This record gives sequence, C-alpha cells and structure tokens, in this order.
Amino acid sequence: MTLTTVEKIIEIAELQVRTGGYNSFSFREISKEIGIKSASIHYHFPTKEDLGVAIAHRYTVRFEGLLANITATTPEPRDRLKPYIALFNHALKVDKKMCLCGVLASENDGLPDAIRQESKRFFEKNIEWLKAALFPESIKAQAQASLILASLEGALLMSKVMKSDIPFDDVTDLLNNQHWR
Amino acid sequence: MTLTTVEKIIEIAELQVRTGGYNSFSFREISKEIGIKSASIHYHFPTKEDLGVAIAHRYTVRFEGLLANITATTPEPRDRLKPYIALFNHALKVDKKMCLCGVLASENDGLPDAIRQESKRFFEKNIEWLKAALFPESIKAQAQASLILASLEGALLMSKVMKSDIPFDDVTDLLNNQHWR
DNA sequence: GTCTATAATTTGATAGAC
DNA sequence: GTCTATCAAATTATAGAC
Repeated sequence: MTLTTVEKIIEIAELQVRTGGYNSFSFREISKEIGIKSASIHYHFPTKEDLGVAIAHRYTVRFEGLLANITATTPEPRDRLKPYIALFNHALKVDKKMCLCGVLASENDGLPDAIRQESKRFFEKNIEWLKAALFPESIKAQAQASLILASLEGALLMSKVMKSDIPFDDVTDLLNNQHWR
Repeated sequence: MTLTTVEKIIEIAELQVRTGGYNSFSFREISKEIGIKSASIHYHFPTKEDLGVAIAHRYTVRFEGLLANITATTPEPRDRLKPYIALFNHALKVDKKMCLCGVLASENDGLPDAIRQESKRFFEKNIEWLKAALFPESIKAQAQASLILASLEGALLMSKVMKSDIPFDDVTDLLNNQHWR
C-alpha cells in the first residue's frame, strides 16, 4: 500500500491530533516525519485550518464506511451493538489513541468554525446510524443512541487518563448487558 | 469577593483551558485579561506546567468539596445521582464550558506527566465517591460508577459540539430512570 | 511538487530595576 | 510583586527558484 503525499500528511496529522489535540500538531512536525519540508505541505493544504478540516472529514467518511459495513453484514439490530463498540475498542487498544472527533469536540469552542462543523457531522452521523441500525422501532431511539455514543467517548477518555482498559471494558460490558427497548 | 492575583490567574487559565484545551492558553493572554504583564505570572508560576498543575489541582479539590456536600446533605444513596448530575449540568448550562479534566483527559498523551497525574486524580476521586455514595452495597458499583462518569463526560462533549442541550438532557434522563442495582 | 529562504507573529522564559 | 526589556525557539505562512 503506497500512500500519496497527501494521504501521508493527513494520516500523520490525524495521529498527532488524536495524541495531543488540535493545537499540538504542526506542519514542521509532520514534514519531519514524512521527510519533506513544511512549505511542501502548504502546497497541498494552504492553511492549518484546511488540513484540520481534511483530517476530520476523512475520519468521518471512513467511519461511515465502517458503519455501513456493520449494517450490511449484521442483519439483526440487536447484534449490531457489539461490532459498533468494537470500533471504539480498536481506537483504544490497537491505535492506542482517542477518537479524533472526541478530541476535537472537547476543544470545540477554541477551534475554527469549519472544523467544528466537521466534528459535528461525525456525531450526527453516528446518532443517525445508531437510531436506525440499533433501535428502528423504539421511541427511545434518540436518547439511547446518545447514551451509547456519549458512554463510549467518555469511556475512551477515562481509560486513557487512568492508563487502564478496565473503565472502558466495564462500560462496554454494561452497555452489552443493558436491556435496550 | 476580592481575588488575589494568584486566584485570578488560575481562574482565567482554567476558563481558557476549558474553552480550547491546554495548548490554547498562554501567559500573554492571561496577563492581558488581568491587566498585568506576563513576566508577573512567571513570578507566581515559574513554568506553564506549574500553572497547569495548579489549575487541575484546584479544580479537583473544589469538586471534592461539592461531592462531600452532596454526601452530607443527601442521606439516601438513591437520591444522590441527581445532585451529582447537576454538577455537570452546571458546567454545560451556566459555565457553558467543558469539564476541565475532560478536556485534559482527551489531550492526555500530549501533556506533561504532572498534569496527567492531576487529571487522573479527578477521575479516581469521582469513581471512588460514586461507588461509596451511590452504590455502597452493589457488586456492580465499580462498573456503574464508570458508566455514569463516562456518560456525563461524553454527554458534555456531544452537547458542546452539537450546540444543543438535548443530547446532555437525553443522557441524564436515561441515567435518572435507569434501574441501578 | 518540492525546495530554499525568509517574513511575521506568538510563545515560554529570564535578568534586573523599582 | 510587578515592571521593562529581551531572548530563543517555534509557528503559520509566502515568494520564487528548480
């Protein structure tokens, strides 16, 4: 798998934001890791905000693809929570990073508006999918979807800060054993 | 209520971190708001890390006081969830800011170690209190405490990014109506 | 598309006068 | 305890050669 320069830039930038937040990533750092000069990054992304938007957009599009894959391969709504949780489990235990849009959400009020809109879209798409894919018949779909997404984002936070998978695993066990209706 | 310079510095710094994250606050910005020079802040807090630790420490100590107050004024464990939720509700609707330690947790891996330890302590103290104050008899106390704290931190994130109180209110309604055991 | 060179700004931090 | 003055480093960004 050979990545283009643009793909490399976005990939490295995403990991940096997921590590320390939007204000902790810099063109210099990214350029050093790729082995080009920071001026070259400006050729692809004129401003930092442009790159920030691209990161968040790619992240959400990729996530939407994973959601569509769950819908397609798991016909029963009640079986879909586990593979959904697995997406966040992957962030914590494989990437060992926060959810990108969780980080951006926590810095929300200090970010450029275009980036806020992108991370908002991530949450909207997740809620939309959770409602339709998990609770197609429930009048409590909206609230239950919010609880699941909020719990998972919060559980990532907690496990990162506690340096332990236990809080995340505890939360997901409760979600899995919950009687949703 | 007259604040000392040290108190003013911490107060303003806290609000800035809760708005845009640790890397978005600066000595210059704080000094401008107080009406002193940034060099004067270095007299009270030699490094940015020192100030960061002070912010997180004060935040947690204050929060512990609020928790102790709930314990003291609300004898029934089952009645204590509502005032606990009210603390996060206050952050969202009065302060209109994130939880400080939620923000710091999301940037965890990019922060100095001393600050990580302080925000870790916030989560530990909350879990500890939730277990003892809400579920003193339950074998599921630990997991339920994690779910409540994770949900509330995540719900704050969501409502900030969605620019709507609805996600937060939906989550807290479900928590309040949950049959804890 | 990448480079060199550089501008303009911001930042954390220090020295020393008052 | 606050000030002036200053530094060194980092940051976003641009101009122009190759």
